[in-house]
Amino acid sequence: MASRFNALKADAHWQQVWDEARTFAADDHSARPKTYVLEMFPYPSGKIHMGHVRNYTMGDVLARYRRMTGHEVLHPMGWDAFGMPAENAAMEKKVHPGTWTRANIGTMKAQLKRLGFALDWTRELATCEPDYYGHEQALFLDFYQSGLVYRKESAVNWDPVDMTVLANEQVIDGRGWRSGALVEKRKLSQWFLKITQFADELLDGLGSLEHWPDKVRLMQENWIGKSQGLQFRFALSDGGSVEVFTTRPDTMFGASFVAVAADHPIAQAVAAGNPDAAAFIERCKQGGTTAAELETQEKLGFDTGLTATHPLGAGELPVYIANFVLMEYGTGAVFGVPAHDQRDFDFATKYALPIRRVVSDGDKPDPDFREPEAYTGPGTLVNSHFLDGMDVEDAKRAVIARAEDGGWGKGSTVYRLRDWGVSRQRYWGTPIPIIHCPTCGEVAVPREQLPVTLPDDVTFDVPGNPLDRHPTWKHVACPHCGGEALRDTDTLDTFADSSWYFIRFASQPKDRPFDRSVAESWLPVAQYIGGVEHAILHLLYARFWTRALRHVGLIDLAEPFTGLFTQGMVTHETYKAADGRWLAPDEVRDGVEIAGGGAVTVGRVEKMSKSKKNTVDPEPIVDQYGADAVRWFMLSDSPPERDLEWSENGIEGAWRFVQRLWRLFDGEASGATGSDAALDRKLHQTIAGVGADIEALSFNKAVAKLYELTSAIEKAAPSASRDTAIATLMRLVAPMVPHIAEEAWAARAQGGLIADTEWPAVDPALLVEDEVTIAIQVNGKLRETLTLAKGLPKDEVEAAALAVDKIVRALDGNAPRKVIVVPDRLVNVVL
RNA sequence: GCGGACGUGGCGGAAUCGGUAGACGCUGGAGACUUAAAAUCUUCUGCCCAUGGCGUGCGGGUUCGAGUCCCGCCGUCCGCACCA
Repeated sequence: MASRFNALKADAHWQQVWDEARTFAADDHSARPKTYVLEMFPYPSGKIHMGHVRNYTMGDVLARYRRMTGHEVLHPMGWDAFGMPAENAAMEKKVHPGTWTRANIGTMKAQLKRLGFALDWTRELATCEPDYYGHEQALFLDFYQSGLVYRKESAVNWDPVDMTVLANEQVIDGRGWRSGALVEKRKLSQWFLKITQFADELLDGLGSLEHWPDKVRLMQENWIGKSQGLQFRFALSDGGSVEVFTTRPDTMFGASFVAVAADHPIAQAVAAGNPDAAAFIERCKQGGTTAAELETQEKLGFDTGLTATHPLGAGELPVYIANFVLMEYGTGAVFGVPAHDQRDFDFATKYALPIRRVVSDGDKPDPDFREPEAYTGPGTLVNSHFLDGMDVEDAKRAVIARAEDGGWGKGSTVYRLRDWGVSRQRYWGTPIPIIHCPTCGEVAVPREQLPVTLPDDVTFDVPGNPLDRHPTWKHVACPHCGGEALRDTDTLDTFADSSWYFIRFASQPKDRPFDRSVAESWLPVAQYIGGVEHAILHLLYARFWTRALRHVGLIDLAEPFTGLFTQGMVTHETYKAADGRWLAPDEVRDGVEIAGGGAVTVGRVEKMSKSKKNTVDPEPIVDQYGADAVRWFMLSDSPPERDLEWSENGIEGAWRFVQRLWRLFDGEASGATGSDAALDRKLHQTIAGVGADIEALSFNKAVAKLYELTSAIEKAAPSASRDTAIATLMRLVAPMVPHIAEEAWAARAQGGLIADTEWPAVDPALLVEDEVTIAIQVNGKLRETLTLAKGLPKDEVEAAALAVDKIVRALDGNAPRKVIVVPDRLVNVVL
């Protein structure tokens, strides 16, 4: 008998067998029910990390399980291959972004293959290849031609050293994350996708996504940020007017000022004739936007000298330019009600403006406001003319009705969501297929000229956009007039690439982005698995893109992902030397630094990251323990939505279990006869339980049940039941540890691949126990347990309970006050 | 500040409907096998003043019975943030 499972040999063998048999290639024409399991595709940064391993293992277990339960499973893999790291590598290592990216893909693909994932590699795609991004350009033009794309001047974060636009996340304390240069606000002409056109749909659609985490739905809801209120006009003392938006029209009579944003046209107009105002506006722009700065920043205003006429005849209000009013939200102007808004309260306190209470919470009918802070709760209107006595909600409706009747305002809805700016002044992305002609204006690149490919001969030795400074690339003839014209030298935000890759996986014809009917046969994705860091942007953009495709008539699909699961991170202890250097796990042993023996401080358990050096590279681990042990560990212990702490003990334990399985699997079946009713029952309970747990993605629970079954089999005496249990266990563990399962299946000459077998059937008769353990309690406290036949009548159970020694003693000759009998569960004797 | 999640042994965690808290794994103890070690196997492992008592962050409540439901605190983590 071979004593050990040789993982290295078995892994390679079965991976090759699956590859050659195209076991996991999804068949578009299959008669089986189709299902689509997808993990978020990786960015090819260099090597795979433990987070990838955990993510893809979870998806793999589900995909393999669904195959075994009779589904035709689409489980593809590809590469989110455009993006900045490739350009940074180009600058630092003098290597072309494409060369760097494709090399990384090669490395990471080989690494993924070694983990034995049941992936359909025939559908592999990389977003940096023209046969992907060319179709994306076609979709962009479809959107453009149906009015979902527009061009607008917009303020961006401009890094003057790197000469590029930075995303908000790349601006740290007002400086560029790479260059450290002070970031400037610049106006640039940018392409926008009209995501706000779908704001309501995207919001309402969240309601249908029952298999998404509530947390993610809530985050998206807050991101979209729908607010309903009143938009109305104040007449100004200079003859103009100012439009404001409020969600609290009920507090109209509490208004004591009007404030506009620093970049509001009214503020600009005032500044033109008033240097003090201009200076104030300049000062507003300097303020930082980080949380801490906003927290401490004082509310500041500049009195324009203008006044606004209250539309309901409540006098004239001063008009300020204020630093806390945002141009980007609502109309860029507000009316201030200090008694019922904290910011307005702070502002009014500073500038000695009236604070008049118009909503009373009942306890304090006195309308003169003397609270130390604004009151924002519900209540009854006071000091408000025709609104007096109404509650807040009624008053809102009354004011909106009055405004609409009087023609000075209307009920209105405002969203926090902005249109999606997709222009990036970078090389390594999808070129925007538009040509700018001095005579014809913007012209779409004709379809037959797609793809617009990236030039290869680019340089990264100077900052700025290599496409823009390429000597010839941008110079083209205008498709309309044939005159000299220029290509748009911007590329699309890489979130565009990841907004439809799941459709291209389902169907990839050469001549168009996808075939509608094939795509619709696979989509929506039944289960999507990835990190919660994509809860908003990627998932919202993909939802939008899908709706936009439906809008232009390319697919009949509202939501791309029916089920979403956000898995936790892989974490590890951190270690620090006395001098503050971070140390890697393999530099530390027994609490001291191996090199030099210096003392080591064990820090918090944190997400694996290069900066804290607490990463564990999957590759040597797979070398040492084999793919199955790594997979098993990824599924064990921690619930999948929570963080998993990597530990040496954990992987060792997983490896021990794989070997334990092998001791059961290795060799011939015993050939013993006779049945073992208890083992049969345990087996069928495990089949049902593990199946349900996998469906629920509760892999840690499935693992626990498999441990229990394994122990039960080990302890059982030889019997036909035991032989059956062992053969069945092979199939039960197959989704999780597929290599040892194939090896064992082949050794027992079961025929075919275990990957192609069916999930074992459950015998429902064996799921019910014939005996139950009943808890005997006194006043709710456990005193004894009794094992009785299942389904025994109440009175018999009660009699048995009252005959128990401890109960007789507790009763001490008295009759119980009450006896509660829960059939097949417990008896509670109340004294 | 607003919104949300969570809090169970030495550790990760189970407990699906309000019904035996601590499944399963890790760590640790004892033992078997061995010249020895590794591996493996057996067994124990919430706490304490131990025929009993106490225990699911803290304080109350509902109930025959609460980790689970209700009220009030405390703590940790996450998201958003001058959003009118």
